[in-house]
Parts: sequence; structure tokens; C-alpha cells
Amino acid sequence: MSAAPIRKRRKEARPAELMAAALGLFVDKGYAATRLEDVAIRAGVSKGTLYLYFDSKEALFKAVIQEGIVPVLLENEAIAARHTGSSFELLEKLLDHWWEKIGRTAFAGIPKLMVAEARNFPEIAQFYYENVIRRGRALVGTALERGMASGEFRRLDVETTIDVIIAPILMLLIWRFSLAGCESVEADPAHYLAVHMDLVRQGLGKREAESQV
Amino acid sequence: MSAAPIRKRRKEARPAELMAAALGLFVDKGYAATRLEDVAIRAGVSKGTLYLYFDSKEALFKAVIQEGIVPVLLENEAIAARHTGSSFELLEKLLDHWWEKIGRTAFAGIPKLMVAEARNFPEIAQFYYENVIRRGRALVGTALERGMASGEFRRLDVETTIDVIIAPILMLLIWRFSLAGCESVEADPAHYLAVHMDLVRQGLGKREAESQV
Amino acid sequence: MSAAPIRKRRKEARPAELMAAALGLFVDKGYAATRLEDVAIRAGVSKGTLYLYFDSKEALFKAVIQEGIVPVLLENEAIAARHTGSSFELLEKLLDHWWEKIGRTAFAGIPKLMVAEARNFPEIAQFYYENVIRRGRALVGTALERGMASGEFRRLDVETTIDVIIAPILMLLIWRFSLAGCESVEADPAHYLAVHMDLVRQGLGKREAESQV
Amino acid sequence: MSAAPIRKRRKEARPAELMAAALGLFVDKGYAATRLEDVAIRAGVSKGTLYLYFDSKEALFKAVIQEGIVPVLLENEAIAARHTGSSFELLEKLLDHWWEKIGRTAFAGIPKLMVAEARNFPEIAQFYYENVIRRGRALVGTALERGMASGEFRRLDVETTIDVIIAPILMLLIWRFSLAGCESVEADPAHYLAVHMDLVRQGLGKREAESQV
DNA sequence: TATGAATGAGTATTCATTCAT
DNA sequence: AATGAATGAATACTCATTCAT
Repeated sequence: MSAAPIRKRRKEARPAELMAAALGLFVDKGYAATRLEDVAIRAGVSKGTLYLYFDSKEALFKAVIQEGIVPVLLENEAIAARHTGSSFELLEKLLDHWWEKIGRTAFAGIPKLMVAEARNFPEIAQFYYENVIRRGRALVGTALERGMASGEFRRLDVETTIDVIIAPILMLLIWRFSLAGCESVEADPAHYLAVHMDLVRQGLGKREAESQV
Repeated sequence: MSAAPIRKRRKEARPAELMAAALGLFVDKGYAATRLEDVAIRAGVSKGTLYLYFDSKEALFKAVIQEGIVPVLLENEAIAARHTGSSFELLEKLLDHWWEKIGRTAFAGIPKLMVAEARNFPEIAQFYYENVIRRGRALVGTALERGMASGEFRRLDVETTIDVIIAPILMLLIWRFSLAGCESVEADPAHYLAVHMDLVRQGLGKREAESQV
Repeated sequence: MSAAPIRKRRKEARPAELMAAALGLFVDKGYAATRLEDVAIRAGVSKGTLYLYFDSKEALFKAVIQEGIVPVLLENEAIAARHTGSSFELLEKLLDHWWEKIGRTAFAGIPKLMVAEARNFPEIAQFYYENVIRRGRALVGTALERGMASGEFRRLDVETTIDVIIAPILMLLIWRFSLAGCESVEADPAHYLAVHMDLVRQGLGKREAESQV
Repeated sequence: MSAAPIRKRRKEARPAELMAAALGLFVDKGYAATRLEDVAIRAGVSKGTLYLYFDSKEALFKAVIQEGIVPVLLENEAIAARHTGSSFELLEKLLDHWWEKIGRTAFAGIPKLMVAEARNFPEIAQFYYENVIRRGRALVGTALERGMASGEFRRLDVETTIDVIIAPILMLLIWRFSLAGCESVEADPAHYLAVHMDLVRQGLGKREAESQV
């Protein structure tokens, strides 16, 4: 009950360990500049072992992207389905959960990675678009429609507003994994998100003047 | 008066031609995955010629970043200095000019490129930070302070608000050079920026309730 | 007991095999004109394998020089320490051993190689000077001092005589790896050395006239 | 009488200037590691100009070797032909002249250069052998035969003794252009040659014992 | 003649991938 | 399953040589 299971657990954990190591290096150095030997070393195995679990560098990249974010989307879709409060509160809930599962985990680097490599891997980009981007936008879009219907939000160009709202959240992560190192002052992401949501709340809400129209 | 200068004109134009070719490929494939031979071919010269003008691949990258954006910052600083209207109009002017000189030119790819490669070129990232990011943020910051002082804007956490306002503009470009290809519908950037600025106008402005306080 | 260790024995033998191949080509064509691919082919491996054992062409060159000659110097120092016969016999012993371990082995090419490349690799030249030249000269110098003290040799400018005595021995090897091919008649090195030592014996010895003074 | 001739003189001096520049660099860095651009720069012309005077790098190398030393051999042959004193004095005369025209001029580097590159340029090596080595050896050989015939020298293996006598003289130059830089103490070549000739004089002369036989 | 911009073949080095153990 | 030695295709960079001016 001691030796064998540990080995087994090890064996089953290998792919995840390798993907975690790969994600870290891909985010740090980019796909092309990441050496598989470094991935193996970081995961504590040999170069050959990596090929027991992944067919190629590209397959590893694909797995890193696919395993990372998709589950969170599913969860957020469930959150939206059972939400009952105001639409703005729904936006906040979605953001909170996303932050908890992506923003403060190792997966936080994926948006930057995907942005940097999308053109080199159209197939993976397509997958990411279908399963992350499109569904994420749909969630925000639903919340906006809901708020407009209830009178909570003013009339909006929903499709465009979705992007404008999401952009600062993505930039927060992209920034963290790119130019953040240039500045000694470490920004507080929670505060950043609060300021953003505050701007959104007022920006989306009905103005007195408008409500009188 | 036409035959002789061809060679000379060529020689003076070469660096710019090479930088343009390099920017295109760097943005498209990333720094590491860009072959210098492809840069040369795109510029219509041979591999060796490239080395007559740039000492190395890194030197070429550096030049691409440095020559591209810095001049625009200088111009925007001049615009801010002589502005007389409302603070929100100043923000619009700065955005317009930046869009004219960066957003709709070949330089539009630089933000994505810099984001993708910052960690591999700390020295260049530092340069970019000092000369583009810091000064760009300062311009927006000044406009926000001005608007708060005049009562045009509500009380704000300026440093954070700067980032939140800039983020959608950067994401617009980053998006264009990464995942945009996944969607057949080509978005209208002018409309996107209009929606963003509309959100900002209302988001930053004084609320009735607040103004009564 | 034979199959398994093959791989391992190979791995341990590789550096020496590569160095031998490199020495042959460096001596033949010079450092700059030697292609690492040719070194690899001569050693029966691929280009990449070479880099498993040596970091760079220069590291390979360094190893070739350092591993080749230094051990022989140590042995000759031991020979000198336990010698009891005449001083001229000591010179002969040193020459014999050096010939056995360098002159008739693959290392014979090193003096020409070092002479040809010293200016391009000052650091390696310095190492060679300290560990081969200086110590070799010291051995000869000791023998000369010893012979002068015992009355076997006439009074000599020791430092200069060292060089004059060593020169024909070095030239013998240098010649073999450079212009020797121009002459069909293959000279006999043993005879050459005998003639040299005969000249040295009479040249260093006391003359009758001098002994009467 | 001023502008034109200067230009002309310049034009006629070009090949010699280029050869001098090339010799310096060939000796310093070796043939392969010498860049023709550096040769041109050192000679104060452009890279293209070099090709007006020499067809290729190899042709330049050939010229450097051929123009450098051959004339001196001719002169030494004349010296030997009209010599009347002792045979040892003839050896001294030949050495003096060679030292004056080669040893203390820029041509002093040629022996090292030829030694280092002989195997890469068999044709040039052959030329050098025929015109420099063979004729130089013949001169020394004649002096030795003459001394033996007159009873001035003891019985010798002439062919081998030639090489043994010449070796220290060549090594003096080879040393100067290779490892000499490793030692701070700058040796005095005149003194070195004096010690060598002193050893030769006693080494070649008849011994009392021998003369009694 | 002289220039120097342009070329492209050639080489050192890297790294994804394979495979014998 | 796991290793790591071996491979060789790929790429940055150099430099002899050419040629339009």
C-alpha cells in the first residue's frame, strides 16, 4: 500500500507535471524558444520520457492549451445558468470565478501564450477560439442582454461592448507575463479589477438624462 | 539625374525596407520562428545584404521596435501640450493621432510583438517601457488629472484608471495580430474605439448622485 | 559481459576518439580550415555527437592540446630526478622518452599545430607555454647546469643554449607535418637525432685548448 | 612633375603594398582566418581594388611567398660563388646576409606561414621547396663539403647536418611569430645566432683525438 | 582605375526526435 | 516505463568574389 501506489500515482501524474512544466516555459520564452530538454528537466524526467506521453512538441503545446482553460468555461456556464441576482452581479460572479481558477493559478499565462502563438498554430487557435473565446463572449453577452432587458443597463452594441469589457481583464494577465518586469511597483490585481468593474458599472448603467428620454 | 542616384537611394532605403519586412514576419511568426532569409527575401535582397545594415538578428529586432513607435509619442506629447478644450476631447485627440500613426499602419503589430518577446529581450523591453509605455501612460494620466481638477471627471485612482482605459485599445491591436483570423466577421476598429470611448465618457463622468454630494 | 558495456565503453572512449580525429585534421589543415563535420566523420559519429562532448570548436582544440603533451613532461621530470649517469646521458634519456611518447605517436603534430595557431589562441598558447615549453626548457637547463658543474661541459650561456639544442628536435616534427611531403626521400628521424646529438656532444664538451687554460 | 608621378608611383606600388599587408595578416592569423577586407583596409584600399591586382586569395598568398624570399637566395648564391676564406666564415656570411634581408625584415614571418599552410597549398609548397629550401640547403651543403675537403671540418653526414644546422635559425623566426608573446623577456636574436654558430663551429671542427687518427 | 553594395556558398551550432539499452 | 546517447535537419552568421557605377 506504499511503494506501488506511489509509483502509479507518479505515472498518472506525469502528463500533468509535464504540461505544467511546459506551460511555464512556453509562457516565459515562447513556443519556439522553449527547449523540450528544459521542459523535461523541470518536470524531473528525461527527454526521452516526454515522448512516452506526447507525440511531439506541438502535441504538448496543444494539450497545454486544451487542458488548461476549457473546464473553467463549463463551470462559468453553470454559474450563469443558476444566477438570480442583478446582471452586474452576474458579471462580477463570472469574473470572480475566472480569477479564482485562471487568474491566480498557473493557467494565467495561457492568454499571452495563445496570443503570441495563434498565427503559428491555426488549428489550436481555432480550438481555443471555439471553446474559450466564443463561449466566454457568449456568457458576457448574455449578461449584457439580460441587463438591457431588465432596464439595468442602457442600450448597448452588445457584440462590441463584450470585447471592450473583457479587454482590460485579458490585458491584466498579458501584462503580467510580458512587460510587468520592467516596473518595480507590483500592481494589485484585485484593485485593478475593482477599478475596472467600477468603470463598467457606471459606464453601462442608465444615465438620469437618458432614463428621462 | 535619375539613373545614378538609384543605387544611393536604394542604400538609404534599405534599412527601412528590411525593418518593414522583419516587422511583418516577427509579428506573424514570432522572433524565434522568423528566419532571416525570409526577411531578406521579403525585402527583395539576399541574406548577406541584411548583415550590411544590421549586425545580428537581435539588432534588427531592436531597430524594429525602436524606430517604430517612439516618434509618435513625441507628437502626442506636443498635442497634449497645446490642447485647450475639455479633457475628454484631449483623450480623443490622443487616441485619434495614435490610431492614425500606429493603428492603421504597419506599426500596429508592435504591441503584440513586444508583449510576446518582452521576456526574451529584457533590455529592449526596458527601452520600450521607458519610451513608450511610461510616456504613453503619463499622457493619459495628465488628461485624467486635468479632468478631475476641472470637475469634468469624478474622483479616480488615476494610475489604475490609466491602465484600464488603455487596455481595450491595446487589445484591439493584439487581437488583430493573433486570434482575429479565427473569426470570419471582420470587426470595425473605428466602431470598437467609439464604443470604448463612449463607455469611458460615461464611466469617468460625474454621476448626478455624486455631484449632489 | 560484452554486449552491455559496449555503449558505455563507447561513451568513455568518445572524447579520446574525437580528439584524435581533431588533432589529425587540425595538424593537416589548420584550425580554421578544419570542418567539425569532417572531425565527426573521421571519428565515426555525427556532427551533433561532437557537441555532446565538447562545447565548441575552441573547446575541442583546447582539449587536444592539453591532453596531448602534458603527461610526458611529468614523466621526464621523474626521469631527470632519478638520473645518476653523465649529463649528456641525461639529455639522451630525455630525448629518447620524449621521442617514444610524442615523436612516434599521433601527438607529434602538436608542436606544429601550436606554432601555427598560437597567435589566434593566446590563452591556450599561454597554457602550453607554462606547462610544456617552460618545463621542457627547465629540464634541459638542469642537465646543462649539471654538466657544467661536473666539468663535463664547457662554460655556456645556459638559457640560449637550451633553445639552440631543442630547436632541431622541434623542427624535425614541424617539418614532418609541413614541407616534408615535397621531398620523395623519406628521412630517418633516428639518424637525424643521432647526428644532432653528436654535434651537441662535441659542441658542448670541453676543448683541449680550453681545458688547458 | 608632382601630381601625375605620385599617382603613378602609387599605382605601381599597390601590389607590393597589398602583399605586405597580406603577409602581416597571414603570419598573424593564418591564411584561412585572414579576411581580404582586412588586407585591403591595412593597405588603404577597398576590397574591390584588391581584385584588380590579384585574381584570388590564393593568388595573393602565392605572390606573398614567391616575391618574398627568392631574391635573397640568388644573392646568397652569388656570395658563395665568390667566397675565398674559410668554410666556417662562408657559413657566417650566408647567415649574415639572410638575416639582413629576411630575419630583420617583414619577410621574417614567411617560414612560419609556409610551415603552417604547406599542406593546404601543395603547389605553393612545392615552389617554396624547389626555390628556397632546396637551394638554401645546397648552399650550406657546399660549404660543408668544402670544409671537409680542406680538413677544416671533421667527416660529416652532410645531408643530415645541413638540416641540423639550419633548424635553430628557422626556429628563431618561427618562435618569434608564434609563442614568443608568452614570455615577457625579449630574447636577443643576434646573441642567439652567435651561440648557435659557436656550437656549430666547435661541433663541426676536428677534435685533437680525431686529428691524430 | 577604384569603389563598395550585393551575393550566396559554406560552417558552427542548436535541438526535436529516435532508439538501443 | 525510463533513459540518454546519437542523429541530422535547420538556421544564424561569415566572407570570398562579382559587378554596376
